[in-house]
Amino acid sequence: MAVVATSTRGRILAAATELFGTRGVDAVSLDEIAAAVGVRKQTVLYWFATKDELVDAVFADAVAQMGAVIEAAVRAAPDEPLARVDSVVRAVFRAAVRTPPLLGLMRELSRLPEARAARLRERLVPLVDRAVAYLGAEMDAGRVRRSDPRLLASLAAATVTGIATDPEALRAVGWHANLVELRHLRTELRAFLRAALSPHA
Amino acid sequence: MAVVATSTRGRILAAATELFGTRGVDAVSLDEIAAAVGVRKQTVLYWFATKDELVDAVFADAVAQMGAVIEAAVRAAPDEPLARVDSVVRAVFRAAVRTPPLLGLMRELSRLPEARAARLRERLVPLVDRAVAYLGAEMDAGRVRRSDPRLLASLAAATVTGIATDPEALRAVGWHANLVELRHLRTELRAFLRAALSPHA
DNA sequence: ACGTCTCTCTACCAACTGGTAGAGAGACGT
DNA sequence: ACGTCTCTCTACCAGTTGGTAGAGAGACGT
Repeated sequence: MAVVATSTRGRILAAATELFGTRGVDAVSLDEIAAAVGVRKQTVLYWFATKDELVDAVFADAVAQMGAVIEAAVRAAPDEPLARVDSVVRAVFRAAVRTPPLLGLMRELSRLPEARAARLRERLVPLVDRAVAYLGAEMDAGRVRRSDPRLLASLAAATVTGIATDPEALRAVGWHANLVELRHLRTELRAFLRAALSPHA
Repeated sequence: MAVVATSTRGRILAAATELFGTRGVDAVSLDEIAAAVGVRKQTVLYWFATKDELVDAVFADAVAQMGAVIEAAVRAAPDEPLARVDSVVRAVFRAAVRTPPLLGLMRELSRLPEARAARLRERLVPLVDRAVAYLGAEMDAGRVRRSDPRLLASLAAATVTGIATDPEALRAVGWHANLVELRHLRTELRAFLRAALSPHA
């Protein structure tokens, strides 16, 4: 369900993803999206009857993308918790570099009316449940630091999305986005999560 | 410079803090803020000549509050890195419980026009610099896991603001806000950071 | 040559946005 | 009793918002 950027519909979705993710849903107008695509607002409304419909499509697409990325990363990694975390972090990073506003969008979820957010969240629930169950089992096996697996999963996720979506935190320490710094950040993030999850504390 | 919620001005600031923090600056209108306070929009504009002026005041207040909270927490803690982190986490938690949108506001910083964000950031720069220098020194002393102190500070901060401002991450694992769960979350967060910072990985 | 379908356009609209102008009500010192 | 200052109000404005109505241009099967 990835965005096909050649069709008008696909280009609208891509532009909306970008703008919603970086500036917030409410702050972006249909006119602005249309201008970014190079069409009139009414063309946007031809493809998506209302703004809400566009918002839903953008989020559904983003959630599906994130879900697929994480699922693939888990499947590709060996059955060892720290390696899996590494694999997921790599994959999420790759996705975030390819589509920078993706993680920002994930965060915008919390500003959506609860009913719609819940519907979108459903898509991710199985992933989360599996991650929590996996962490719990690995704790029993002594391969992950003993703690509440639900909250451990949330904390790890918050660290990843937090660092990826909050440029202020990085700018405040003189960090600037470029390939070398990005690789450095990824290395540090993996070490951080490894340390936070390791059983020997 | 804490908000005095009895004066009209103070009540406007408090309402704007709440709304800006939870829904974003652009998405909240002056009418809405006025309605929340129980006055007309023109009363808001009497106290703050423009919306920008109100936004600046809200952010300046929030940044000052956060700065004061963190500074006090650091001074109160013994000179031992994990204890200091504990102390800061406690203090930030307490502030976030008292004024829930505070951390959300911190995140909104990144959506402000760069010039204004930079001006507000200045207030926090000395705090950040000191934290980074401190972490670096403690790494040399072997009391903190060796890594890039700038990024370690950012990752720890991202974890705290991430978990505090992204209710989705917590709701997805069945977490609900109440005093017991909150205390549990704080405990887990402190253990998480302890593990991530500890030298023995 | 014709109708049909897909797509984008121009021209509007009511509601809401941030902001201006200025009146009026009360408290207070003289 | 008077003016002055502080504060909130009603009335209004131009620009922008999401959305409607409907025309027209091109591709395509017949």
